[in-house]
Amino acid sequence: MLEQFEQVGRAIADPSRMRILKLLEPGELCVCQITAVLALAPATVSKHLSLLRAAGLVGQRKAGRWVFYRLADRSTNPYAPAFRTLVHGVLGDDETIAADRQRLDKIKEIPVETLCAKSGDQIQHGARYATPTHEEETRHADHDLP
Amino acid sequence: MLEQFEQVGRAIADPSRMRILKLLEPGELCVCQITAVLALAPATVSKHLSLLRAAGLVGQRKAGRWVFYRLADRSTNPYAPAFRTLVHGVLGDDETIAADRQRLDKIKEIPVETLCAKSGDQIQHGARYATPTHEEETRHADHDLP
DNA sequence: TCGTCATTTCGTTCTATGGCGAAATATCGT
DNA sequence: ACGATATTTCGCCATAGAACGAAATGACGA
Repeated sequence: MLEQFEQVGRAIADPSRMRILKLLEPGELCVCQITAVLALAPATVSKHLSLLRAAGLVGQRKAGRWVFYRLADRSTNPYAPAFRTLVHGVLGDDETIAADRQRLDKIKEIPVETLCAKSGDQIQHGARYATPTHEEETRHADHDLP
Repeated sequence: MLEQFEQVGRAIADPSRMRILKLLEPGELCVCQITAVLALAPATVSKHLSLLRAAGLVGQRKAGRWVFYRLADRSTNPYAPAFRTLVHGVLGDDETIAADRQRLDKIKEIPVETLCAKSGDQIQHGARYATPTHEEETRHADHDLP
């Protein structure tokens, strides 16, 4: 149990991961969108996301080529809910978080297909990203690493 | 602000420090008592304690040769209270924590003067540790490292 | 004043972690 | 089937952190 607590604790004790969690509050995001906001390498973001997922803080939905992450509703880790509540109630007025949100608003105007390859230079208006074709909840039963 | 949050987050994201925090719930403890329960080197425990103090999670009271630590009531770090609440509500039934508490009960029977040098071999009964002579709240104004 | 002893600080070692680029994986469009 | 592309995995580097022993600090008692 201490280990599980520690796992969630370490998950939130990193600025990049906190930025991701706060970024996801309004709703799910594609990996490339998160990558664009944080301005980190895709590999780095992916690693953070899988860590957050292992800690039970976020969930995953695969839609074709893209993977959407969202704040977890339920999780295997018994301590995740308490941390999610704590995180939700905090840092609403942090400047980094605020700046991320503004950048996200800009990025949401770009359709997902356009976003990734161009690494977020251009901004188009009024566009909506495509509704994914086959939604499927990605389960991943237990996963404390070997 | 994100940094302050991270500071408290990292502080609790370590098993030794969580054990210390849970150990302090019934009341203040001398460093040597904590050391005896955790079975770690004094230097290690001291470092953990100063980290917890810097994060605003515990407070200090010097009584002669000894230093007593307790859960902080107020703190400079705005995120400490939320984390304290979270920590308090959790791990009450963890086996490590429970074992620590049992060991603590044994150790509390040893007067503080007897405890440290003997590294906790012997157990005496009915003893209370001495009431410290001059109580003084140890302030330590600001302390994000230089 | 001097030794003793609790605590802290310093320096070192080892492991864990964040970051990246490159290669692997999976999926879509043609 | 093939190429393009989003994501993940792998291998690597640099830094942070947990642990210890030894030395420094501070306080008590003789």
